Amino acid sequence: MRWLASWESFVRVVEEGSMAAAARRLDCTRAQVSKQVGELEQAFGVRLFERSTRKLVLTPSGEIFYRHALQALDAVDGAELAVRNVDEVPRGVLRVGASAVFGRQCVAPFVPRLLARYPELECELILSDEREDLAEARLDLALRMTRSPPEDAVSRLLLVLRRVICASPAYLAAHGRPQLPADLTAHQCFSHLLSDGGVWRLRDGQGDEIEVPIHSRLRFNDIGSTLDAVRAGQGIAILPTYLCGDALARGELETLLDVYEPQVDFGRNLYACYLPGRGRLPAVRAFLDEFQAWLSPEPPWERYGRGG
Amino acid sequence: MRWLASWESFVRVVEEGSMAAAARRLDCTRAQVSKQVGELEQAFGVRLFERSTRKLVLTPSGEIFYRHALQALDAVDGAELAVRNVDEVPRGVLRVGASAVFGRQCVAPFVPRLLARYPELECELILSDEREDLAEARLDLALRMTRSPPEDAVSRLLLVLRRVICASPAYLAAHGRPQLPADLTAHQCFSHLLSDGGVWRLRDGQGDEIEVPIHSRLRFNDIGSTLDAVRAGQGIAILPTYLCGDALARGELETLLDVYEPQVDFGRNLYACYLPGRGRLPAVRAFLDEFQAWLSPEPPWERYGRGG
DNA sequence: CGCATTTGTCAATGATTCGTTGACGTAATG
DNA sequence: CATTACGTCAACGAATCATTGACAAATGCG
Repeated sequence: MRWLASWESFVRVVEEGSMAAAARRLDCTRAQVSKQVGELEQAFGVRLFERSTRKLVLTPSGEIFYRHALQALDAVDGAELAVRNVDEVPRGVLRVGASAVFGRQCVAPFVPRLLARYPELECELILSDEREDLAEARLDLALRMTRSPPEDAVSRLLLVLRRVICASPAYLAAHGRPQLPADLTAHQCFSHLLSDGGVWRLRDGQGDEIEVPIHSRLRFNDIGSTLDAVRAGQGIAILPTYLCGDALARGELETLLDVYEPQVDFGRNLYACYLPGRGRLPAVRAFLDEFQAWLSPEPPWERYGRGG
Repeated sequence: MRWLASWESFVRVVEEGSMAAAARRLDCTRAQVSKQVGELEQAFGVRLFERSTRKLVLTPSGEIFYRHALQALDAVDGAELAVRNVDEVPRGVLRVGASAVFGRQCVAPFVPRLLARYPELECELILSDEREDLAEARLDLALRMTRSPPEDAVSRLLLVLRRVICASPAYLAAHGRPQLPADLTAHQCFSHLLSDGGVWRLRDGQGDEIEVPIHSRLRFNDIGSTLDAVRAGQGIAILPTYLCGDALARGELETLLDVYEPQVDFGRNLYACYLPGRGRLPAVRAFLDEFQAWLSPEPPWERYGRGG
């Protein structure tokens, strides 16, 4: 039995809804597909499809296998692509989208390294806080912080971002250091207009979430400005470490309430998103590989600024 | 051509260093392996091995394909395991080996969570600093910090461990805070009998490695004792964060020379090792999945103790 | 309800693929 | 220099695979 071909047949049956339709799509016979699926079931010792009705329904085992099979076939395809494209030098213009602050802070410093590595590559970095459509914006790749990456795109989790509560030493000296989340209510805490709606949600080490209503007389929709205000000693804020890591390292800022992990609506995940065909482009693959290498084992902004 | 079988042959050739050795290991003929690799090369249109010398050397394409092939084969194996074991509840006794300190500090606190999740599972945690043979010690799974996991076992990288240079605030107040690696020579630095031989190797942010001869009048082969001595203000040591993270969080210890990353002989990698058949056991898979989830996105001992 | 079409399965069979054998040339080793 | 090991190739038998045709059951349509 051609093992992987059987997996592909099985996956196709699930997608097409019947063996006959899958056979048509695969340009082979119903008998072949039926036999391949039957042999998979025999090999695994489980039923993949219910047989009590003509309407094909996956069994629980079938569902599990379907998901794993997709992943495995994707890995196989990726391997084939990688080896076939190894001699293709990334060239041309790569259009990368990112949010304004993250783009300026993290992607922009990275891109020169990429371009140094691939002399025939050019890059257009499109910074925007709007979730523009990848096709409409003609983006080859978008870096998104979100809980729900675009459904028409391939999304690859690159990194889990960290956020910390921080203030300047001067502010803390003048106003005292909050010891508990509730203490924050007595402090000037900057609100993110776009995300927290005046309530900070902090998760403690046990996974419990504490909500702290905060008030601030100064509110920003640009976290770069929030950073500036915090550094100026005007208050406390939740900031991503990619933004404030340097200031922390230099001692310009200090973190507080470290046991608590700030939660934000759009979550902690940084995704690389690209339209299905774009994954083949050497430039996209080079960007992803180099960017991930750059982020490993931890991002540059986390590599410094460590301490007790 | 049996596609995946060819991939497996190719991977085996890389691992064994020759087609003849791979054929022996695969219990087939040199001609089969040679043909399979040749057909891969034909299919991909690239050379995977250099042919100019009998000594097998991977081409750049071969290296890329090797890494992707491993991943793909692992995904395929994972799919097969997942579908075969879908109905199997982890039960029985799982014997896990780990080093003494890491086991007590990290694995022991984790195991109750695993057992709570799987009521029919029992666990024997075998702590030892000796690299006992998995078969002889009847271990289902061993957690190893090493550069060279056992060759007869499947080894899965779980985590990159961090080590920091630290001392108590009292020690630093009394003796001053080293600003450069060379300053360490004037300090009481605890040596690891088993690893550093009296020389600390520190890597700076540019990847350069600095060697610092240190001396200590007190030497340990047990890093738990080293921790105790450091906390008692007796000196400076390199300690893994899984051991000293709590003390750092409580302010009992402080890190220093944070820009430098300590290097140790056995490296930074934590592997889960198991004999080839054991990977199928539901208990082993449950342990690995739960342990990795527990470690994600970062281990508990790194989740605290953050700051500038 | 009856009929036509579609679907899924099975056995038989021819087509295709695969692994081995034996030979050969080359490299490495003692 | 002799021997052993290795990698490759062609030929061939063994093994596997896909199709065909038949059959029963389900579905859709008039």
